[in-house]
Order: sequence, then structure tokens, then C-alpha cells
Amino acid sequence: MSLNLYNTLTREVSPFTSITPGKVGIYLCGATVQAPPHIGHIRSGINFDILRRWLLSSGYEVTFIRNVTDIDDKILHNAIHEEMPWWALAQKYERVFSAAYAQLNVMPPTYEPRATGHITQMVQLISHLIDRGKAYAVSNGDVYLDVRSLDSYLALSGQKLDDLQSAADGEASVKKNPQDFALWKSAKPGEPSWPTPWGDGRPGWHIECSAMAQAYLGEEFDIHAGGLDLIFPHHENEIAQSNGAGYPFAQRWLHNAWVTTAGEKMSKSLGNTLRIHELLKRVRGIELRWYLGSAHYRSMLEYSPDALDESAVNFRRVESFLKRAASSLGKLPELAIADEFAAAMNDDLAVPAALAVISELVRDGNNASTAKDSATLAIKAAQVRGALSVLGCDPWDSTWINSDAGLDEVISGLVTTLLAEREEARARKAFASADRIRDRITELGLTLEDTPDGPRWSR
RNA sequence: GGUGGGAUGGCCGAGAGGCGAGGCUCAGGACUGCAAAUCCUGCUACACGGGUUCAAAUCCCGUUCCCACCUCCA
Repeated sequence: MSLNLYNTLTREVSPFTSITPGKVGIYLCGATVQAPPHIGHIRSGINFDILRRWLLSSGYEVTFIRNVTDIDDKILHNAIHEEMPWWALAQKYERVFSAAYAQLNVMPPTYEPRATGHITQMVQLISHLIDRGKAYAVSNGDVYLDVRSLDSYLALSGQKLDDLQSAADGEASVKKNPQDFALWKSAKPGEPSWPTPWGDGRPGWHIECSAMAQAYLGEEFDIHAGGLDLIFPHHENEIAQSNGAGYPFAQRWLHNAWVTTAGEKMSKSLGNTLRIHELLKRVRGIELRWYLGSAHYRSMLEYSPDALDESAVNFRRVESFLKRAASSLGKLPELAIADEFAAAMNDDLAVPAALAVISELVRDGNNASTAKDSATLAIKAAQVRGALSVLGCDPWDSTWINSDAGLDEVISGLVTTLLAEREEARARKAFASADRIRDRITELGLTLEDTPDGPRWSR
């Protein structure tokens, strides 16, 4: 079975075929760097990172674009509030986003273009739209897209132009239609601006994605992704701009659902933001990633501390199986893809079904281990590790490995010495002494297991 | 008003006409000096009311409640 994916445009799951065989171009709407990310932003990154890893694992060459929108109304607003230049604020939060992605093992995009670096492309695109009669400049220097000049505006969100609640729009008088949106905003005192044929100004919110997608992926590309709340207006307007310019644009649209708290969407305005660095005090990065990736990307993920903890316990079971398998096999497991895992992933990235497959593989592997069947153990461990790798949760991925390996060696030596003493005590049936050693090791945060092959410890 | 999504066991979370997803928790058992880890067994749920069907969590009709988008949004 090959990959089937949902498409917001058709509202159904259909076989995925790339425009160029063997190659996939993906554009993901990244951050507007106006504030630190919450786990909802990062969930989006993780969901589509899993898509990317699965395509890579399936043999595709993937060009993955995730933009940074570093100029918009909110950035200018927040810069005033935080008393720093707008570009300093954008840079500050871009770094926070990058760090959060890195901490959760989200692969860096192939290219990560910034809006402010593509003003030339935007101006070209806007000129082209004006030439084609799809956009118009007004006397104050604003440029608007004429939505009624398009054939199929609002096809993605399935709305009708006349049913939209009319926007509270003070500038309505300068626009042909109230629904027309700004491609270019004329300069206001104190705001950054760039020179254009229509006067100095700055980009509207949507134009950067149309311009950058075209610059890096061409006039037509495979997949455009983003959060559910971008369908309207952002993605609808990207389509309007690109189709208006005569470009086919994205073949397929994928949208991830939100992380919710108490049934409600996480948002800055509600003030219920959950920050990555706070959650990393509770669980490890690999566990947070496992949790955020565990629900289907099109389902809401209802956050609670208990749900996070429980998910972390589930992950540790899988992880400890792999670590045990590695020490039993005397080497790291290979990476393999089980057929059932592939079937789940090919079914519109059915991660929950894939997790069920992993659970079965772990059970089979544990049974093989008990039966001393190392050939089967090696296969199951490889399939588990391969699956975790696709999910971005391979315990041996360099992201998760501590750099203090030298210290680990010292600890290992000390623990081994203590364990030898405990074994000696146990041999004498001096269980009180043996348990005292075990308790002390456990108190220090290490896990001890007695196996038929002798005691095992792990951090 | 328009457009979508949703309600599943103690908890998380899939499924979308028929063979109990999976995990977590809990209880019992095997193993163990005792643990831990592991394995086995158990806990038979789909908002409500009708209907269709041999068969409904799933389809149809109606109802209740929740959430989101309608030009700031992942």
C-alpha cells in the first residue's frame, strides 16, 4: 500500500502522487515571530516533521520549506510594548522558536526563508497581479486583491463570499469590495517600509507565503501545510494570490488540529499558553515529543498534566525495551520498518494505529527476550527503533544523547562496583545488606532490575 | 447568519455497519529471597430519543451540549 493523505481542498483521503516522481515539495506555514511558542505551535511542527520523516523513510527526496514571518502588525505592536526595535523582537522570538524545535528533534527545514528577505519577490508578484487585473493600487499606496475577479475564491474553506460576516473595516471606502484584502500596506509614520512602484510600505499578511513558496518550490508544488486556523483567511488568500497570478500553487492541503486545554483552543489571547521550557521541567524532550505526536494530526489533543505523564510512562516502556534489547544483543538495534507500521502510516499518518503496532512489537520482543530467541529479538527491536525514528523519538538520536558521556562512564564504574558487593551479599543471603545497597542506588534516581543474566541498571 | 469539527470505559486515545485498537491506572496470577522489569488474565465503553438492518459506536431523522473559523491565530 502506498501513501494516502487527506486533502482539505477535497475533504477526503486520496492516494498521494508527487508532481515529480521520487521528489516532494512541502511548504509549511511557520511562525509569526511575535511571542514565544506554546505547545500548539510545536505540535504543528512535529506533526509535519513526522510526515517528512515518513516520506524520507519511504524513499522520497523532500524539500521542506518552513517560513518565518518576521514582519506583521503584531510584531510592530509587541515591539512597542517590549520597547525594542521590531527586527530585534522578531529575531529574539525566532531564536526561541528554533530552540524549541531543536529541543524536540524537529528537523531543520531544507530552507527557512524570512519574509523580510523576500520583499523583491513580493513586489514582483503584486505587480504581476496588477498587470493581470486581479489587484489594484489605491491613492494612499495600499494595494488590494480584487477577490471578485477570481473564479473560485473560498474553495478551500467552502464558504460563500456573500455569507461572510462583513469585517469591521474602517478603510472600506478605498476598497472595491469589503472582502478585498491588502497585499501591500502603505507606510505609516514610525513603521518600517520598503520602496515600491506604489510608494513606500510593507507587506500584507499573506503575500509572503505566496512569494516564498513560488521562490523555493515553483509555481506548482505538492503539499501545503499549516494549522487548522490558517484555512481562512491565510491559506484562502494565498491561493487567491497565486491562482490570480496564474500559478496552480499547492496540489494538496494538510491542516493539523490544535492542542486544547479544558476543551478550548490554546491561544495567547486567552492566556492559557503552555510553554515548552515549562513542560520540559516535567518530562524529558523525547517524552514531550512522543506525547505531542501521539494523537492523529487532524484530531484535537486535549492537554492535561496527567495525560502527559501517562504518555511518558507509555514511552518509557518502549524505550526500556529497546535499551534492554541493545544490552542483550550487545549492539544497537538496526532500523527497520514493520509492514503493519507502514500500513498505519500510509493511512493518512495514522499514528495512534502505529503506536498500537509498536506496543505489539514490544510485547513480541519481550517474549523473544524471555525465550532467549535473539534472532527474533533483533528483528523486533529493529522494527521498534525504526518506528520510533519515523516518529522522531529514536532514543539514540543525537538530539537526546547527553554530551557528558565521560561522566556516565564514571557512574557506570561506581554502580558496577556497588552491584558486585550486592551480589556478594545476596549470595550469602545477607538480604538486609543487599537491599540497603539497592535502596541507596534507587534513591539516587537509578533504576535497578535483576535479570537472569545479572543485575542491570539504567538512568 | 454562514462554514467546519466534536461528545467513546476510571483516564488518554483509535475506529466509521459484523470478528473486543492500543496505552495508562486498578485487581488477580506467573516469575523473584523480596522487589523491579516482563508475561498472562480480568475491568465489554461509544451524549440522548427514535428509525433502517439479520447486525448500528458506525447509516438515517430529531434533540442536547461543547469547540473552532468568518480578515490577529499552529
